[in-house]
Amino acid sequence: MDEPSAGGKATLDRDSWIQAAIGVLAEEGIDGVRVEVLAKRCKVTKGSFYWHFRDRQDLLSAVLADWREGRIRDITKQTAAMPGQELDQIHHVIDVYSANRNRRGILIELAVRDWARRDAEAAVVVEEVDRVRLELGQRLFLQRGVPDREAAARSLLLYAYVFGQSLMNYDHFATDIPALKNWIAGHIAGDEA
Amino acid sequence: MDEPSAGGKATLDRDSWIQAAIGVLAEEGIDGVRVEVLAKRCKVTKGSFYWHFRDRQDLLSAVLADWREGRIRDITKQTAAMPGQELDQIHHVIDVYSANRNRRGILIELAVRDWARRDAEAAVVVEEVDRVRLELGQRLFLQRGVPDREAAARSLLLYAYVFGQSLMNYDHFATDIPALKNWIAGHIAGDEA
DNA sequence: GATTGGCCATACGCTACCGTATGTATCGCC
DNA sequence: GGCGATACATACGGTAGCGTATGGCCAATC
Repeated sequence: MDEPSAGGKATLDRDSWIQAAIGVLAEEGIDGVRVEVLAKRCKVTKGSFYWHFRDRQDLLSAVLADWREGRIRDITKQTAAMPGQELDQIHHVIDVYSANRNRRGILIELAVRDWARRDAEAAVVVEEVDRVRLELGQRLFLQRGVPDREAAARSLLLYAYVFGQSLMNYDHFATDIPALKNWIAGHIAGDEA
Repeated sequence: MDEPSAGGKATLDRDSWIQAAIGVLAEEGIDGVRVEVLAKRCKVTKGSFYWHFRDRQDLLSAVLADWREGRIRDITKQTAAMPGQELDQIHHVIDVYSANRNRRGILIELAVRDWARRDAEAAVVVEEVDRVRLELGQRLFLQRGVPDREAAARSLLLYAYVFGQSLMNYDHFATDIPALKNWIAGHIAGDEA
């Protein structure tokens, strides 16, 4: 077994480096993910890093793979609705992906998308995650009896809204922001229908 | 006069550097804006740069000021509607800020917002631009007779949607994307009302 | 036609990285 | 109790970038 053997300082494994990298990614963006910075953060030297990874790109690819799996698993879980509960589930998705809660997840999301604008490998991953999310979102609307095209449009609107919201700074715009968000969520979900 | 004296190779001025910086900002993000890179792009050495700017931060502040002015001037123009034409103007705003047209503007927008996530000075500028946009957008809805709170909500939804859309990769999601966007634009603008 | 100021080139020291080469401590194992 | 493998540490060369110091060119001015 290669367990930490309970009590001793566990030796770092690949995943420890990946998690550290994701932490820095959230705080500083992909350009901040430097191996010597990570080493300092992990309190080891980069000798350890180059034992676990071929080079920096090897780590970055692992980060991408980790992110993709997590995102797909998450959205699959968040969109699994009991029959008849689709509307609640839609509101739940909007809430979960909204900016205030899950600040860290949003920062990672934005950092990965920024990364994808200049890196083909990251772009592929983002594209796949987006596709899965949009399709699962659409399915929720379809299950409510919304026509196909409208369901697709509402799903696209939903994700564009939640991600766009996390880009903005609307604190000084209105007094009762939660009320605005409520109205918007209802408008996207189609409460009236 | 300090004009280029027509025909001779004009000497670089501050604004030339700022424009070059914005170009690199769009392509590579704020971390790509390095003075030696800009110098190479302008075909001079950094000796010139440090003549016009105190240091790198001096340039970055100038870039921010330039961006703020341009954005505020632009949104002021885009939201100036003839009485009775507010609905058309809203659709126009959605169209103008949409991802496909004005690719460069969108890339700059995203790069600045990414920058603002780690830089207080940039954050202030983004906040101000967002506030002006949201208020002018809200005004368009108000002029249509939409209630105050709903107007605010629709304005927030509008901008969150257009910026969020530019973050995503929905090419492989549906076949008739323009139709989806049309439905969404109508849903945000409130065509039915 | 010598001087001055605007504009840029060159050369330098410094730091933060990357990747590699190699040394070393600890452990399981027979 | 020596041996190999694991998981690091140390030391090195190389590049890219920042900021500074200083020198040179050219136009306008007196």
